[in-house]
Amino acid sequence: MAAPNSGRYARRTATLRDVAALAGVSVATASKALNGRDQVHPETRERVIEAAIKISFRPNPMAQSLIGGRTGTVGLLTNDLVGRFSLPILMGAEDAFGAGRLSVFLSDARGDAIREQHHVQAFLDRRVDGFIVVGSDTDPRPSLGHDLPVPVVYAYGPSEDPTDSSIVPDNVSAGELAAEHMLATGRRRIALVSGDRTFLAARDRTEGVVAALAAAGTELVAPVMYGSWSEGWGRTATRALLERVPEVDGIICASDQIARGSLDALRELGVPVPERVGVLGFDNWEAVVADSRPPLTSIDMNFEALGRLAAQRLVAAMSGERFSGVEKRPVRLVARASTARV
Amino acid sequence: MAAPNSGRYARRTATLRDVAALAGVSVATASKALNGRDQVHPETRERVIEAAIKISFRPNPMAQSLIGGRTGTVGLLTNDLVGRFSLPILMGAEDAFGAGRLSVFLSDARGDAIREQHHVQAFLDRRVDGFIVVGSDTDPRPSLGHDLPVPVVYAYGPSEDPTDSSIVPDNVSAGELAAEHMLATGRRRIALVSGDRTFLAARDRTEGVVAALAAAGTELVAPVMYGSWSEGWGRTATRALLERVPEVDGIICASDQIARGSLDALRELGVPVPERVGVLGFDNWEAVVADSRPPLTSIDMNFEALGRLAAQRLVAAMSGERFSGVEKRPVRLVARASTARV
DNA sequence: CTGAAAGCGCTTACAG
DNA sequence: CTGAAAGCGCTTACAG
Repeated sequence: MAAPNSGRYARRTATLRDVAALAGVSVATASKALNGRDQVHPETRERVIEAAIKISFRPNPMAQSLIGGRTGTVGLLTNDLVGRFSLPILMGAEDAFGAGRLSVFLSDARGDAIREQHHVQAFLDRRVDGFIVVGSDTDPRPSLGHDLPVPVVYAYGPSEDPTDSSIVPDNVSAGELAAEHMLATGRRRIALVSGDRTFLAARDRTEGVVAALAAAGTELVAPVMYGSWSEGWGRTATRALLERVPEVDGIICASDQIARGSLDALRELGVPVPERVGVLGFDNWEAVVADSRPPLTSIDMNFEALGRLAAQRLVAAMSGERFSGVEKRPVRLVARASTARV
Repeated sequence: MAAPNSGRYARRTATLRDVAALAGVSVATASKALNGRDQVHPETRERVIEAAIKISFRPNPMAQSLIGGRTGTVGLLTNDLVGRFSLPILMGAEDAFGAGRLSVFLSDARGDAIREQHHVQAFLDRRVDGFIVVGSDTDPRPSLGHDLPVPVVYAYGPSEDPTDSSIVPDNVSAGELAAEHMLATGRRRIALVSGDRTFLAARDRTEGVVAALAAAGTELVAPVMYGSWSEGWGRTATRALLERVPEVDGIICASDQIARGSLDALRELGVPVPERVGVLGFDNWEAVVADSRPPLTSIDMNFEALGRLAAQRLVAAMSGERFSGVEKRPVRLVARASTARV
C-alpha cells in the first residue's frame, strides 16, 4: 500500500513562502499584500498577486484559524434520517452559509440522544464557530445546555429552554390559513382530519383551525379526528366522516399524505372534489401533491427559508448578537384545484 | 456589536501546554503520553492523561493537520436538491466516515456545473483529504479531471472517464430481478411501463427486463412504454395497455410513482391486483410504497450501502489504493402484496 | 513601505 | 525516559 498522498496525487500545494519567493518579497509582505492591508506599495501588491495566481496559491485555512481563533466552519446536526423535513432546511442553511464563505460540517444523529451528544463533541473538537441542530418534529426537545463554547440555533425542533434560540414554522397560523382559505372559497361545513395527536404540530394546527373558524363565527362540523400521518388514515377517516356528516363541504387534512388518502376515498365514494367537498393538506410535499387528483392545495412550511434564517441567526450570534426564545416563522398557502371555489 | 467569541461564550479551550503544566511535564512529553508513544514512563503517562481529562483537553485539529498534512476531513458534493436519491447516499457515506473519525463537509451544487466547480475549489481550499460527488441520476457525467490533489469517488452518477472511480446501482440487474420475480410468481404476459427514455436508468432497466424474459424463452407482451416518472403517466399508460393487451398479467413499472399510478388505474378499471395482474415498482420509496393498495413490491436500490461503499473506496484511495472504472452494485427485491403468487 | 521576529497549538527528530 | 528546539503555514505587532 502506498504512503498517504503519494502516487498520482503527489504535488505540494503552493505556500505563501513560494509566493513571496516568486515575487521577491518577504512572507510578511506577501501576506499583507494578499490580505489588502494598506501599508503595501501598489506595485509590490500587484507583483505578489500575480505570483499568487501564477502558482495557484490558496491560503491554508488551518494556519489561518490557528492564528485567528475562528475556523470559518459551522456544524449542521440533523436528526431526521428520511430527510423529509430536514433536507430543505439543510439546503437553506447550506446556501446561506456558503454565501458567507462558511463551510458546513454535516452529521446525522438519527434521533438518538447519545449519538447526538457524540456529534456535538465532534463538532466542538473540530472547533466549529457554531452549529444548528435540526429536529425531526416541532416538539420541544432537551437543550444542549449553556456551557458550550459556541452559539447554537435549534431549527424545526425547538429547545425546551426558552433562553436558547429556536426557529420553528408557525403551525397555529398554518391552521388558521387553512381554515380561512376554506371559508374564503365558500365552504362552511368544515372538518379536520388530523395526524398523530402526540405531535405538537397536530395540536397546533388544530388550534389554528378552531380559532379561525371561531373568529368567523362558526366551528368544526365534527370533532377533530386524530389518527396517524398516513394515507390509510386519510381514507378511513374520510369514509367515517362522510357517513356521519354527509353534508361536510371542506376537509382539512393535517398532512399531504392524509389528504391523498382523503382524495382517494372521496373519489371512490363518488364525491366530486372540489365541487362538493374541498380538500387541503399540509407540507406541500411536491412528490405527493403534484400528481394527486385533483392537484392538492397545501400549506407550505417554508423549510428552506427556515434553514436560511437559522443560518443567519447563527452567523449573527457568532459575531456577538444574542437571541433567545422560539421564533415562529410564517408559512404560506399554495392554492390548487382541490379547493377551487365552485 | 460584541467582539467575536466574546460574552457568554468566552472561555479559552484548554491547550496541550495547560495539560503539560498541570501534569508537571514538558509539552513534548505530554504530546507523546497522549498519543501512545512508547518512550513514556507509565506513571507519567497516567498523570498526563488525568490532567487532560481534568481540564477537558481536546487537541486542536488545525494544529495537528498543519503538521501531519492530512486534515481528517472529506467533502460530500451533492447535486440533487430534492434529495430523493442522494440523501440516503449521503447518510450512508456520513455513517461510514464518522466511524473512521473523518468529518464531512457538505455542499449542494444543485446540478449546476459552475456551482459544482466552485464547491470543488472550496473543498480543496479547505484541504479535504478527498471527496465524493453524488450525481442526480445514473447518466455518466463529465469528469472533474485528474489534476486534483486528492482522490474523488463518483457515486450514483458515474464519471464519463473510465479511469475515474465510480459506484452506481446496477440497473440492468435490477430489471432482471424484476422480470424474474414476475416469472417466479407465475406470470407470463408481462408488460413494461418505463419512465423518461432519456434517462440511462430507464434504458438499463429495460435491458435487464428484456434479457431476463429472453433467458426464460419469452418476451414482453407489448412494446416498452416510455413516458415520464410520474403517477399520471402510470395511469395513462396502464389504461392504454389494458385496452390493447387485456390479457396482460404483470406490469413492471420503472418507478414506484409510475407503479402507484398503475395501481390506481387498475383499481378504477376493476382489475384485481395481484389476482389478475401483478404490479412492481423500482426504488422502494417508503413514502410511496407503504400506503399503496395493495402494498407495492419494489426493487430497492440500496442507496445507503452505495454511500457506505463510496466512502470506503474513498478512504482506501486516500491511503494510496487505486480504483478505476464503474462499479455496479447489487440491488434487491422487496416483495409485497402487489405481486403475491395467486 | 518592508522585513525579522514572535506566536497560534501541536508533533517529531534529536540530545541528554 | 524527558525536554529543548525546530517547524507546519500563516498573521500581526514592531523596528527599520
